[in-house]
Amino acid sequence: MKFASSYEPSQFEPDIYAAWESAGVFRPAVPTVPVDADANGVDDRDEKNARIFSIVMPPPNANGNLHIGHGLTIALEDSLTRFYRLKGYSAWYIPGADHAGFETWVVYERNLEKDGHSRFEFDRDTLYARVWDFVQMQRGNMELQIRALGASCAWDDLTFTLDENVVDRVYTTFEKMWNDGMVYRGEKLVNFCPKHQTAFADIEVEHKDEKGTLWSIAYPVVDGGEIIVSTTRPETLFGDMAVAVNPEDTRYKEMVGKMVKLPLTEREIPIIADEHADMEYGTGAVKITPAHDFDDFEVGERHNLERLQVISEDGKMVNVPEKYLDMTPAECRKEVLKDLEAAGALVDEKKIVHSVAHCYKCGTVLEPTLKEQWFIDVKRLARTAIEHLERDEIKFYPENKKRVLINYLENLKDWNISRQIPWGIAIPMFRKVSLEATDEPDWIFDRRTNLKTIEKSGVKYVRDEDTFDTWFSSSHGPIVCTDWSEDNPTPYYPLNVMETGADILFAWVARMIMMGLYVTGEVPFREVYLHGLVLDAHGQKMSKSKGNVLNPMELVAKYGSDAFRLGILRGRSAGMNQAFAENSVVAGRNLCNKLWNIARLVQSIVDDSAGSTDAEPMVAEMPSSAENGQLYTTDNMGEDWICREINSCLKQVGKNMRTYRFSEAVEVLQSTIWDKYADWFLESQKIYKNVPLLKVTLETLLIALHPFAPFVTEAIWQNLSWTEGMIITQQWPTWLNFDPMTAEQFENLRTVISEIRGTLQSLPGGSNAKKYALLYDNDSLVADNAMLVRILARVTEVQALNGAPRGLRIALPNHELYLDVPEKVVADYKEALTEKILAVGRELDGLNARMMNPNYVDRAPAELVKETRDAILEKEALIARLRQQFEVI
RNA sequence: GGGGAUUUAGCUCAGCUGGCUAGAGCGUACGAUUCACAUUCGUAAGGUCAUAGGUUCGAGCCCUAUAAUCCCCACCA
Repeated sequence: MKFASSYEPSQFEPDIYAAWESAGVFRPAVPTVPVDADANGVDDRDEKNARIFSIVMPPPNANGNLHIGHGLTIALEDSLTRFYRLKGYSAWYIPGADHAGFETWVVYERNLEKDGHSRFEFDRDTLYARVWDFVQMQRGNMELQIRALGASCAWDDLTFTLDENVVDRVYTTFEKMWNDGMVYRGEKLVNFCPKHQTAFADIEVEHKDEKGTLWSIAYPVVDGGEIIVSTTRPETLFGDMAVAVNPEDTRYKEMVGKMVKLPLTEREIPIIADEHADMEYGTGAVKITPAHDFDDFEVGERHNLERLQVISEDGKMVNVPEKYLDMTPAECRKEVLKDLEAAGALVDEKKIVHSVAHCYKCGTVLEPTLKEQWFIDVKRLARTAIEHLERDEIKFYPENKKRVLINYLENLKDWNISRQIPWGIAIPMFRKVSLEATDEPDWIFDRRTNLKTIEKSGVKYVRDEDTFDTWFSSSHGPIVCTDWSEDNPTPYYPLNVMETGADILFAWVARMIMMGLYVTGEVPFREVYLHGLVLDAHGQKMSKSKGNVLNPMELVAKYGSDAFRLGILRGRSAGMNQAFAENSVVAGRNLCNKLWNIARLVQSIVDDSAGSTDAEPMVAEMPSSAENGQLYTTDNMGEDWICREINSCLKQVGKNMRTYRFSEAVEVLQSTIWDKYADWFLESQKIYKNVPLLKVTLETLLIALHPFAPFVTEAIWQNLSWTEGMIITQQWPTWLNFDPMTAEQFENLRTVISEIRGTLQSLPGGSNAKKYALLYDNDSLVADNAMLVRILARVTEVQALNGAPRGLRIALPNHELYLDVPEKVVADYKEALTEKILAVGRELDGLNARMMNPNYVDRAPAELVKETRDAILEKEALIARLRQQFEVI
């Protein structure tokens, strides 16, 4: 016996994955080389019209471990890939690894600090080299975890986001943008993390509500009086360039245009009218510090105010009176408040809650800082993207995310792509340093970022030290992963589908669409499937601090990869944040074990039949394959029925996969395999053995489940005596032939058996119930299947009723069936019988009420009305018979 | 302030084009042990589909309003 009595995933999974990988089955059937590799104008590929399925793995952080979200991503993407591969598509699942600029940098810098070092001890190139080594060391780990999850991705084509072709492509795009005038260098206020010494894009900022204080400070007006301003940041007052009031504000109308004296200094600044000042808030007058506040920056632009920086990048006070120089902003605040109070200028303070921008990695409060950075003018990109989205060129799952995305694109502001960290793709821009070359532009584009300084036409240039925002390069994902190029496009671009987390719709999906359109003129993918967050069992976000984090690798080790995949797909739908608990993985594990034992039983029947008859070797030689129409005949009604149910299952799985309803695909497979195949068909096959059909149906179910549970299905496939090759490369099953009338009869038989079981169970002394016989009168269905009924319903005998009805009548319409129980038991059953009669009566009333409504009869479809009418007749007959029995008792 | 969701069994969720008695997994109760599987088998209980109106022969589904919960963006001197 090759099959152990339970399935042990760990005995099979590593070997199976290794076998797949070495057989090269993850590579797409149609070569991914360019359409015309030898450039002779002829399509080189064999199967031009082959159906293509391409999908890119959102590249996990190369230095990290996979978390539960990666587990979900891979379960979703790999089941799609395997499904389309089985369907005969040339399926290309392209893996990736992300250099994860800032994320990785933070980890690396933390390690440096632990060892007592600082980034400032090294130059940028040294740092880059050190991080490179660090990442290479870590990377294998992440890739092993992806393998453990069963991802059937083409490892040879893995794209690391610092690979040469990626950098090349990013530079090409950047150059194009530079030439198109979409890139500009601007001094703007950026979100700056004083700890990490880098700026962020708006999207990377995390806003948190915090308690703070709102101080009211009196600014003396030069020709008498004072104006009270409110601020949460008194230390920035040295950078104030104006005091603003609302133009509609009658309280301050006369003061507009006058000058005030900035407290603690000798400087005078004007009172200006600007809508930014909210009449309802504080005193209605607000100090304007263009160099340290985003709104004030804009006010300053409208009124041509100077920008005076008073906090330096390294967090020291600058351009302030001697006394405050070099203080940290916090120290300075204390001092300023003390001095204002002494001067009698501190009028009021109150506690407020306001939202404060934090670094999403270290939690440090971000300092709005004036910096020269590279910006991308996104208006054109966003507008083009919106046009294509509105033309429905990309289908979204869930649908509503398209509207959300358009709404975001409509309000998108220019994108800061400069990062002041060494780990990343160097920005290919060089600044002129030869002062005498006045005619030359200040900045030039050049790809030679391996050099710090270059010379061009005798002019010296030095490289900008900054690196690109990671999203700038990762927005090229679909292009670089498929090796798309201008002169040799690939049929794998656009991707069939982009699957990723709903949380990076803006950061990544939006940018891929903009970039894809800008570079290729085509949307980068036809469909987008967005998954939500995986929450803990109570619907809470998983976090280290809460201690509710589930590690996918631990679950895989404990229950197997398939169990994890089945478990995490269950109960999940597009875009929703949904709970996940270990017990769903347990359910997945149980299904795997069930399938294993199903195979074990089928194999034992096959083995037995091979040993006992001469004709069997012929059966054993029959090829197992798609042309199964000729391989079997159906000899009893359960066989027609299971064919019908399996066909219906295949149909639903196909439909669910095309509409990304993974959970429902798994559900229908589970109920077909377990509730139908095992509980009814296999039970009936313990009596009637149809070996060719057993083989075909088992193969069909194995293939259909393979996308979701790749390991156990392959393990079984390898263990069965008659199957050949690998299941991963089989063809999706074709329809099974069956007789629909016979199949429906078996459905009736199931109803009969279930009702008998239910009646037996409700009898007093349930464990004794199996002592009774079943009597039938004029019931060919039961008569013809007497043996099956006896075994499945667990009655002692199934006999024709001779003479007058006796025993307990089974409450089924159109069947005259009795349990041969003693009078006493029938009497005990009286109460239950009353209940049954009442229940049927209620159903009948409902149906009658419907028929009494003339509008229903007139307007509802005729078919529906007929069904109702038939149901009434059935129920009436049933009630009559039950009443009759009641009378007898 | 702008945008997007959610509310169905004890829990987590399905329910697609409005149509028969609203489903699943887990949990619960009762029963079952040689003969593929106790990671099992059988049976059952459990629902005012958030609330109130409306449309319709018919509403969990469509429309209007209300309530609660959540997410994103912007703002918060």
